[in-house]
Amino acid sequence: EVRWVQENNYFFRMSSFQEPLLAHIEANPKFILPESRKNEVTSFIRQGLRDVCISRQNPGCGIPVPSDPTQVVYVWFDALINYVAATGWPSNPDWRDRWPAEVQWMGKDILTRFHATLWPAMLLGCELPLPDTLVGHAWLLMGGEKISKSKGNVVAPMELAQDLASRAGCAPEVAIDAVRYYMASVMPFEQDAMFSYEEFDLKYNTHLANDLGNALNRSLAMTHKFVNGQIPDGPVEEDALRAIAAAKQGFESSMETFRVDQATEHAVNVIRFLNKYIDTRAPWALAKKNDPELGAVLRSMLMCLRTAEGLIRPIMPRTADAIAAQLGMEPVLTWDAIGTDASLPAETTVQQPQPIFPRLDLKKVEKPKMEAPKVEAPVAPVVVQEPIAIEDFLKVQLRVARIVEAEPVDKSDKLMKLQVMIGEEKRQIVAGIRKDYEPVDLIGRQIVVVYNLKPAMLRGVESQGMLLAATREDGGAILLSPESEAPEGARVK
RNA sequence: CGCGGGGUGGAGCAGUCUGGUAGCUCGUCGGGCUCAUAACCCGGAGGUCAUAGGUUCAAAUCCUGUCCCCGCACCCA
Repeated sequence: EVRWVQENNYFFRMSSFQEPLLAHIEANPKFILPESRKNEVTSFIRQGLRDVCISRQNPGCGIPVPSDPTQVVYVWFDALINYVAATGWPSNPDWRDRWPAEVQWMGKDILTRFHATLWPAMLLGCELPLPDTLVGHAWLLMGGEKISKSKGNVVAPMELAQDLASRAGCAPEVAIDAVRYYMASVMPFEQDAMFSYEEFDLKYNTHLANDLGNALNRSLAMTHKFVNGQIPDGPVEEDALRAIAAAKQGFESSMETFRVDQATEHAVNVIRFLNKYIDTRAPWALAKKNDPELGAVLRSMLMCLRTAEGLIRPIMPRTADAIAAQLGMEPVLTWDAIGTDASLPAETTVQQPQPIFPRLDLKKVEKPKMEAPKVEAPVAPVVVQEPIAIEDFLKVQLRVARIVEAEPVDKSDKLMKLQVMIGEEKRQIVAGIRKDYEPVDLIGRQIVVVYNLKPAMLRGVESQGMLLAATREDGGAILLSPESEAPEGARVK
């Protein structure tokens, strides 16, 4: 039910910040990233910023406006203030140590209207400094669709991790790292990216088990086999030093431009290099002929692992710890120490290798995955409610109706407006079946509708009931119809 | 003309701003190695870069037209 209401509210004079905002964006190329988002924000502001209503008549919840308890603060206005209020501003002088933020990181959907316009305008209004950078990253889609709680196509990270832990047999905290690794490696920046269970498993197996885990394993095994588990002294080979420097440098510059995905790639590149290097230098062959280069090769290998440990730490902290532990040393915790000779003390005895990431047997799990079982998990508790009594069911009046008219609803790609006859009575029903049915498929057809449903406005069109349809796997609709022609308006039970 | 994003080997993507050998991960085929988690390394096959035209010595990249796909209720932040 839609009612027109009128109330007096407080407004924020956003219009007066239009030019200052544009000037700031112009003068600070890194203020809004990525580039495409910046363009979007700029054109949004150029269309003209309207003053924003920042309070509501007190509905009994919300934060009261300090000078006027009959009003509460508009939720977004309130939320944005938290960014700076959390620093202690304005009463605690320490706030200056914590503000402005170097970067504020959010999804692209809340950048334009809020973080890149209202928020900086509020700060300007208070004469507070603006954050250096606002990043509006792209989305991680699920099967090509935006992930949303209402659609239920949500992937719960902890469940994903627990599931992985049980299937792969890795430690729970390592499985959490695997989820973090996946997220970091696909972190969508400019373009939306897609999540899939297949890709998740694949990345786990190839990047983590085959590349990283196995590289650690074989390196430690060789150290034990050929030099009694003691890290050799001496220089790291030129190739390895180059690869290490390149990874470190690439990681750093990617992070500075907020490309977490690329930074992750650079971190993993040390391991890719390591696997090639091992193959090229063939330490087992050097060992066989007592080649004096063996020590340098092994040391180079271990240095690559030590470097990887340092680089992946922000992404996979527990895995980094596990690598350090197997190397028999304390974690590398500073950026400058990564890749240095000092970080890899010679004669340290490395541990016996223990697989961190046991391989998944992908063939076994292929089948259930195709059905995307986890999509339904979060939905299930909602659907499977307590059994209801027959009286409850009888409250719902289902009746047979005949569609007499059908037309798409303007400006909606999902909704179809139907005129139906329920016995003698004509009703209008709006249904989300436009993707699955054409008007010609519908007219004349008998369907089942909920007769006593409260009317609702959908896209500005009144719907006086609801039709019944089965839901396909892809979310599409399959209409329910009487198996044979039923009397007009017949009750359904 | 509502706004925005996209169409690159079988899959998913990078490259497009700053024209000049079309790159990566996976799959596939063949080979290598034996230190390792049936893993690792090398090589091959496979691409009209949606499409039509234009600019240019040169276009995936710049310009114009066309076709196709996706997102834009609420909740949450």
